[in-house]
Amino acid sequence: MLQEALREIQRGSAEIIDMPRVETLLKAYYNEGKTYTVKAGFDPTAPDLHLGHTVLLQKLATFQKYGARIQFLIGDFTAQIGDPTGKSATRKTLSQADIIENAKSYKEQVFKILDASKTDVVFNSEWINPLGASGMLTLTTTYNVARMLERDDFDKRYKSGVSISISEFIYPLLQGYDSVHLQSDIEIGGTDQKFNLLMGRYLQRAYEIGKEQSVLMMPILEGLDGVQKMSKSLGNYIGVADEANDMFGKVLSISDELMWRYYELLSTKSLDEIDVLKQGITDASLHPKSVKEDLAMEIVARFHSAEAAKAAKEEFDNVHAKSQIPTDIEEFECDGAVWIAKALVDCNIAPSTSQARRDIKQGAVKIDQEKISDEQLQLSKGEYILQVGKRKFAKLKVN
RNA sequence: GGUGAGAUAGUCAAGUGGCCAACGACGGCGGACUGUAAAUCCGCUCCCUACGGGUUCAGAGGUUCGACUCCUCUUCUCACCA
Repeated sequence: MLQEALREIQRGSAEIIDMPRVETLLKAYYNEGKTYTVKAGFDPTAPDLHLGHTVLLQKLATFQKYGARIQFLIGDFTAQIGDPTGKSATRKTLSQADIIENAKSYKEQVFKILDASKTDVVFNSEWINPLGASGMLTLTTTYNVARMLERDDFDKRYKSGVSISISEFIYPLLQGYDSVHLQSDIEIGGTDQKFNLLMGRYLQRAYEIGKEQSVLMMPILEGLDGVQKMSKSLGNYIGVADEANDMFGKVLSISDELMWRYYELLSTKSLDEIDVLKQGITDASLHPKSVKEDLAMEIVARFHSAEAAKAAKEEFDNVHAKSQIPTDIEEFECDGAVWIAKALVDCNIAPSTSQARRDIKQGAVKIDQEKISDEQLQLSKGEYILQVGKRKFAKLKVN
C-alpha cells in the first residue's frame, strides 16, 4: 500500500527534493492516520485552464488519495507583482472584484479534479497584507542579492543588462513566505518554479517553524504538436472548457508517442494498468487507436460526463470512420444568390475569398458531400452543408 | 554618453535600382496514404468575383521613368566601448 502510494506520487514528476520526508509523512498517515498539507499556488489572472494546468491538479488529487490536505493558494497579492518569468514585466493589477470572480470560476473547474472536502482555498493577501513594512523588512533580511541572482532568469537578465525591478526580487520571498505561514509539508509546482519552491523550504528554516517542505516538480505538458509546451497562445491546447466533441477529437489527434505522456500525466489509471495497455499494443492484442480512444473518453468524462464522452465517441465514429456529417453544425443565413467563395468566408470556414478559391481549386470544398470545382459557383435559394477539408463544416440557408 | 550593425510576410531568413507579391526553411492549410496517429509523397500559403487589379519589405519624406534595394530624418533592436 505504502509502496503503491509512493510510486503514484512520484509518477511523472520531473524532480523531487527531499523524498525521504515525503516517505515519512506517508508512513505517518498509514500508521497513525496523520494527515499532512500540500501547497500549490495559482495565479488569479487566468481561470481559463487547459490540460497543462491540470497536470498539477491531477497530482494534488493523487496526494488527496493518500492522506493529504490541499492548500490551494490563490496568489492575489503576488499577482500584483507578477512572477518574473522573464516575460514583459508589468501586468495590470486586478481589482478585488475581478479576483473574486476569477477565484469562483477556478473553483468550478478545479473541483472537477480535486476533492473539495480535502481542499482549503486560501488567498495570500490574507497574511501578506498584515505583515506591514516591518514584517516585510524582516523577510528581506533572510536573503541576499547574490543568492537571488543565482536564479537563472535573473542571472541572464542581469548579465545582459535587462532591468530587474526590486519588486521582482520580492516575489520569490513572498511565495516562500506563504509556505511559512501555511506550514506546508510539501509544495508542488512546475519545473520552471524550482527557485521559488526552494525558497519556501529555505524560509521555513529561516523562520524556524520546525519543518522544511519537500518539493515536487511536475514537467511542463507538451501541446498537441508534441513539441512545444501546451499553451493557449500557441493554439496547441485542450481547454478544460472545450466542447466534448472537440476535446475528444483533439486527444485523438495526438501522436501515439505523446499518448503515453498524456497517460502518465493526465490519466487516473494506475501505472500497472497502463503497463497492461502498453503490453497489449506490443503483442498486437490492442489497437493503438482504441487505447487512445479510452484516454479521450476518460478526459472528456472528467470535464463533462460519462454520457458526453460516449456521445463524443459515437459522433466521432460517424463523422470520421463513416465520414458522415456531424450532427451539430453552426448555421448561417443570407439573402439572395451567394458566390461560393464569399459564402465560405461568411460561414467562418475560410479566412478570405482568396483562400476559399484555393481550397476549391485543391478539391477541399464539398457541398452536401459533393466535391465541387467551380470557383464561380453561385448558390441559389436553398439549404446547403458546406465543408472545407475534413474538419470544417457549416450549414448555410440562402433566402 | 561614444562607435558600429540591423529592422523583410505567422516565425527564422535570402534579396543591395527593373527579371519581386519578394529564394529558402519551419509552421499552417489542402490532397494521397492511414487509425482525423506518426512517417512519407504532392500542392497551396498578402488581399480583391481575379488570365486582371490593389496594398506590402519599421515610420515619414526625397532622388529616379522605376526602389525592399540609393539619400535624409524619426522610432526601435543589437554589438562593442565608456
